[in-house]
Amino acid sequence: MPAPRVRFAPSPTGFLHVGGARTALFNWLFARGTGGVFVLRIEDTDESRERPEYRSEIFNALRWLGMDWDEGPNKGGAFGPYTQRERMHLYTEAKEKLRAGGFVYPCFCSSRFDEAADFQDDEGDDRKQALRCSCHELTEAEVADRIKASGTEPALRFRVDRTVSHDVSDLVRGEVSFPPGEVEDFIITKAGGAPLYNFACVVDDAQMQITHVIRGEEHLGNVPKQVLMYEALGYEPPQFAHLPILLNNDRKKLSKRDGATAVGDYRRLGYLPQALVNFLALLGWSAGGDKEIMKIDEMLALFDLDRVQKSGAVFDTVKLTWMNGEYLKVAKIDTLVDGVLELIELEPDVAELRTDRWHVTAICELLRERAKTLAEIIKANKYLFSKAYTLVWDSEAVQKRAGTPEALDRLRELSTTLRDCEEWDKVPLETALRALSERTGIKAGDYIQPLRVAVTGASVSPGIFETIEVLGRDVTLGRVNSFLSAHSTGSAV
RNA sequence: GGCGCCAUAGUCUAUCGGUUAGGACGUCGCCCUUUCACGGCGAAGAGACGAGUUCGAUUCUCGUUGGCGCUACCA
Repeated sequence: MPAPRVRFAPSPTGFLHVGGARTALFNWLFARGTGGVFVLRIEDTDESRERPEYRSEIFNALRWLGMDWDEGPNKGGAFGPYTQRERMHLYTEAKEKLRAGGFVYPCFCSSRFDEAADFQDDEGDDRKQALRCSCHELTEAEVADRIKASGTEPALRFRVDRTVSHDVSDLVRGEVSFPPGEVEDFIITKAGGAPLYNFACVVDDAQMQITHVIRGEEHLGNVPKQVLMYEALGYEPPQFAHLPILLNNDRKKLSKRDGATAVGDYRRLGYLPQALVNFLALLGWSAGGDKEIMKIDEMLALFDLDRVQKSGAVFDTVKLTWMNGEYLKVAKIDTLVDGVLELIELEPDVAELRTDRWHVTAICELLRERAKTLAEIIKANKYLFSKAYTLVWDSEAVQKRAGTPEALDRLRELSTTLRDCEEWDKVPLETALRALSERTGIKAGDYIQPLRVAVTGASVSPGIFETIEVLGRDVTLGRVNSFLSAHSTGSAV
C-alpha cells in the first residue's frame, strides 16, 4: 500500500481557530504516524471573504503548534501550486472534461442564497428555503440565447441522478446513505467561471493524490457530491474520515463568536503550544486506557483513526487550563522565560517592569508550580516585575493585616532585621525572621503578613521568603519603607 | 421543514456481551501550611427512554426522545 497522503486545506477567511487546528492536528498525526505525507493547501476561491493577513496568521499558528508540512505554500512539492488561486487552469481543464462528458449543464438562475424565500424553522430562526432549478430542461437553442443575452460564461451545475440513493463510506461513521432525490444538482463553477469549493476541492485532492480526506463533520453532506465528481472525472475517490464537531459550552458548534477560539488567542493568553496540542488531540480521540498527558512521540505512536469518537466534543477551557499548568511545571525554564518575555512586551506598562532575563527566570522558577498560564505569571504577579517602591496596596489587605499600629510596629522591627541580613537569600532571611519572632515572642505569621502586604500589595503571594529573595534587597526594603511612610502618620487606614 | 449524524457523571473519555462501569478536568471535604496555590488523601456524581435478541446487555437490533450538523453561484 502506498504511503498515505493527507491535506489540511484552510481558507484564508479568518484566523486559524482551534477547530481547524484540531483538524490539522489529526491529519498531521495520521501522516506522521503512518509515514505519510502532510500537504497544506490554501483554499482561496472566495476572494470576497478573504483578508490578506489571515494567510500568514494561519502559517504562523501551524508552525507555533509544531505542525510542519511536507508540501505546500512556501515549500513546494510535486503537485503544486498549493494555493487554489494559482490552479485555475486545472479547474478549467476539469470543467471542460465534465462538460464534454455531459455531467454538467449551464444554469442561469441567480443565487439561491440571495433570492431564496425566507421561512422560520421550529426555533423561530430565519432560514432560507431552497429553490429547485429547472435549467436542465433548457434546449440547446435556449441555452445559446441566454448565453448571448448575459454575455458571460454561465454557472455550471452538476447533474445528479435523483432516482438512486447515494451511499458513501466513512472511516469514522461507517456507511452513510442519502436517499434518492436528497442530493441535488449543485453548482461547480459560478457565472463567469470561478470554481466553487466542492469542485476545486475534488480537482485538487485528486490531482494531489490525496488518499485520506480527514475533516470536520460539517462536510459529511458534501461526500456524495464529491464522490460523484471523482467518478465523473475518472478518479478513484479517497477514503473519508469525518471528525466530530467541536462544541462551545452551549453544545453548539464552536464559532468565532465564542470568545477565544483562534490559536493566536491562546498564544496571547499564555498557553504553551504543547499543551494546546495535547488537549486538542483528546477532543474526539483517545489513546484508550487512562493516558492523557502525552508527548508528541506517544501521540504519534498511538494515534489511530479507529479510535476517533463520533459525537461532538465540548472545548472545555477549564481542562485546557489545567493541562497547561501541568506543562508549565515540566517545561524547560527557558521555554517559560521566552514565553513570558514575548508576552510582557505586550503589557502597556512594560517600561516600568524589570524584564532582564535573569530576573524573569527567577520569577518563572518561583511561579511555574502554581501558575496555569504564562499570562497569569505576568498579570497576577505584577509586583514581582515592577520596579516601583510604592504600590497600590489593597485596602482590605492593609486593613486586616498590615495597617494596624501593632502591625506597623512589627514591620518596623522586621525592616531593621531584614536590613541587617547579610546574605539576601530565602534561607538566612527566614532564619533571621524566625529569630526575631523568637526574641519578641510574637508569632512569625504576625511579621510575615504585614511584610507580604507591604511588598506585594496583597494578602496573597507565593512563600514570602522566596518572594522577597526574588524581589531583591532594594525593592523589598524600599517597599517596606514606602509602605511605612504611607501608613504611619496617623493617616493610615 | 427536509436530510444526515450522534447519545456513559457538569465536561473529555475507558469499556470492543458477564466490571463494585475505570480514569481525567471540575465540584465538595480533610491534611499540609506564613497567605494563596501546589501536593496528598477522600467523597459525591453516568450508561436518555422503551421494546427486542441473549442464560446475561452500557455494549447488538428497532423505535421514541433529545442534541447537533447540513440544507449558498461560502468554505
